[in-house]
Amino acid sequence: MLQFSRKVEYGLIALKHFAIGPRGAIFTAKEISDEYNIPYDLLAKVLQKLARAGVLVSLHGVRGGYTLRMKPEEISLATIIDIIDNEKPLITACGCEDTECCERFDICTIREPLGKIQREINTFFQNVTLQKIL
Amino acid sequence: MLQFSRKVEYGLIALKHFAIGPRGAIFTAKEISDEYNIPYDLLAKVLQKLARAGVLVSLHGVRGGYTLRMKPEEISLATIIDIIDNEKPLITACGCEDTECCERFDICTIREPLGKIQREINTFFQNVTLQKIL
DNA sequence: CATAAATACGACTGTATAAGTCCGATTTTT
DNA sequence: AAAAATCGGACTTATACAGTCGTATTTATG
Ligand code: SF4
Ligand code: SF4
Repeated sequence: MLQFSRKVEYGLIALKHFAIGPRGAIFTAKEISDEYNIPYDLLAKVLQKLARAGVLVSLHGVRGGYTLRMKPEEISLATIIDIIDNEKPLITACGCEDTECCERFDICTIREPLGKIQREINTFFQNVTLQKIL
Repeated sequence: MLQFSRKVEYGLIALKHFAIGPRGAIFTAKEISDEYNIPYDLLAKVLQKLARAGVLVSLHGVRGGYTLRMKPEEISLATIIDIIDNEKPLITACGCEDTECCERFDICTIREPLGKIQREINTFFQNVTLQKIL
């Protein structure tokens, strides 16, 4: 169905929670997982990735949690997908560079045209910011 | 990675083969599977679906095969995905209609905004015709 | 300084879906 | 009659995703 992974959805829900909350507010993974009925362990990992990538700030220890580092209008959907799923939001063509990845590589007639579509979608996702999802 | 299924890729490769070949030319599933190194059984099913949906014409028996029924400029990527994967090319939001499908349905804060994105992508795919992939 | 509350992170398991295979039936030309 | 093709259901396998678990680390607070 060409849909986002749950991790990305969880990340978006969390990021939106930060974005619509008081500026600079701190929320823990548990609070968010409770509020939105998201598996705690899974959400925790997602938030960790976002923190490592600099989208969130993580605060260790008691009364710790996460808070938004980047501004909602600076965070693109493309970036979020890249961080959480470790990959560019390719919609179409393969990321193949050689016949190692796909035995059809040499004779494939759709790689180039799909690549063009891919770039267009990519641009689209880069222009969809968290701000626009609020 | 939000990529197309292999079936869709196979379908596209085959459709492009018809589109760039002589007008009205007949090709068998075997010919195409050989030429592009695609598993025969799998490709056969894809072509069958495209035939059932009216994109191709199927000709039974000896010297049979498939030929293009619709014009390349009339076949959209959205249609192809719909036919082959039995679903709309949703890129984003859930197809959920109720809490049956997702326990977060009531409290989900991203369903609406993602739905908007979904419609934009859908429109985009509707405007990408086979003609544009040649 | 002990405890509790939180993040951090790797390893593991389970599950759903996609990919691929196989078998037999039907159609049609020669 | 035989061969070449589509048709279609059932089946198996492979892979990626979702989710779980255990343990270590950090830090505020009484
Ligand atoms: S078939 Fe073409 S587009 Fe698909 S993975 Fe292979 S080379 Fe890439
Ligand atoms: S979390 Fe929201 S968008 Fe995702 S499946 Fe559930 S209701 Fe749909």
